[in-house]
Amino acid sequence: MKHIAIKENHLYSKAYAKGQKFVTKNVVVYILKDLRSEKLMIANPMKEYVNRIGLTVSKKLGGAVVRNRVKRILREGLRQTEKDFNLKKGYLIVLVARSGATDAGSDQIKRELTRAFHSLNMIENNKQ
RNA sequence: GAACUGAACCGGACGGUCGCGCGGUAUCACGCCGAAAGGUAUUACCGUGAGGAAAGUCCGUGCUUCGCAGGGCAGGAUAACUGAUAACGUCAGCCGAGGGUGACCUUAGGGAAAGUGCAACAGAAAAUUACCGCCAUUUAUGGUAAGGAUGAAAACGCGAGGUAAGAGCUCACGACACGCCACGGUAACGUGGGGUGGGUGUAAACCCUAUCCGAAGCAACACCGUAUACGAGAUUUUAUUUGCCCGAUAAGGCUUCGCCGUCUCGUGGGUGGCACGCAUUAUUGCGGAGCGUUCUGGCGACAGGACGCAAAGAUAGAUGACCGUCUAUUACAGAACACGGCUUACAGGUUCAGUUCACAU
RNA sequence: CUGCCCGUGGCACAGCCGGAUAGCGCGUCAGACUCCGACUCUGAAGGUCGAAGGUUCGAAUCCUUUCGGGCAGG
Repeated sequence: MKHIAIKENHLYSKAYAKGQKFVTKNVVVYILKDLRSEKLMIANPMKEYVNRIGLTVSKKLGGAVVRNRVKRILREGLRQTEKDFNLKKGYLIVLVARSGATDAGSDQIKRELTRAFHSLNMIENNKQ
């Protein structure tokens, strides 16, 4: 399942301001109902609701290499999570890396994301 | 064996399971549409996919647009010599100066008699100096710079002659600077001989001399454009306009379960530049500061020839995750138009050449 | 991509066309005043001038490189 990236800055601001938040050791997860999701569904040839993903890794965490690595690990963790659980569709999901994420592995991120999505009531039903 | 010096190179590898960007293929079989050509989605397979510094953006080029008869001023950059190069502030060789026992290293290294400025404190005086001192006449002037003290720096060092006292004032030796001659070197320059001279330092102070420099930058620039690209819906019962109805508006054509066109809506500006280029008969040819191997010339930077390869091109931004083995997350670190350098950061490791010391022969 | 500016005690600043003790305010500490505190007065401590190298007799100041922070334009 490919992800559509959130490009607009105002959507990030909206997610920070109005979205539901869950904080773990390495990641902060923001969830917001996507108002555009119906239109995106219409535009999508597969005719499915899609979650839009935004990753935020600040310059404080390190140089370009470090930040790219953190983004990759966040994506990998999200991918692993989606493999095991069916997430609700039609949401904006913003993942913000915290300073510990530079040393974290994708397993740890996956566990934290799973916990976060459970708490935020994003899991529709268990696959297994 | 120890301590060093210089140069070059590597910058994790292999296997397994998932995953991403780009390019290609899908002939047979597989989704949808179509008579077909083909279109489109997904999937599969194949290929390929960050660095030695990709970084800093300190120089120099290509490329693009604008400007431009020619010349000058201003401004900026560079500074021994010879060469290399597309060019450079880079590189090579060499000279001078400085450092090291040595291998070797460092060096913005033109001009201070073109002019201006500055040289704190101390000191008499910091550039045509005179406080103490010495000498003469004489109690005020003149001569002088040997000796004294200060300072980063005080008018070349030392000896002799000379003198009222002294002084490169004169001479010998030496140091320095600038011409001349001989020899060596392409040259900077070096060695030797002989001549002349005595007015400190600072130009990374202003400045002078010589040489070079049009401006801006891929967010450049070119093309397409409000109906353009993609997607969805409608085109007979629909859509839009409106709170609702009436009404109004729309484009139909064809090979008619559809296609093209049109209308409405949605999301975004998009494509090239840009990943070798151009031409082309689709196989090659030509070109390009491209990469690798090798040969030739050169002390070297580098140049020339042959053969082979030419394969990152993203656009919220692709190279990763996990497991196993190898000492092993183990350093610094991510292309954003491209290239040549410089500078800076860097775990660990490899190779080559050389020096000094000690020991043995 | 391009251009520019700033790093000085704990904080905010001055000094920046060179000259020797790097200065001011707030803050800190000590003392005085007060029954105690505040205010006030007196005194003191506290500085690799972001880092390295160079020019110079001498560098916070000039030059080069570098690190960090900030601003502007397309």
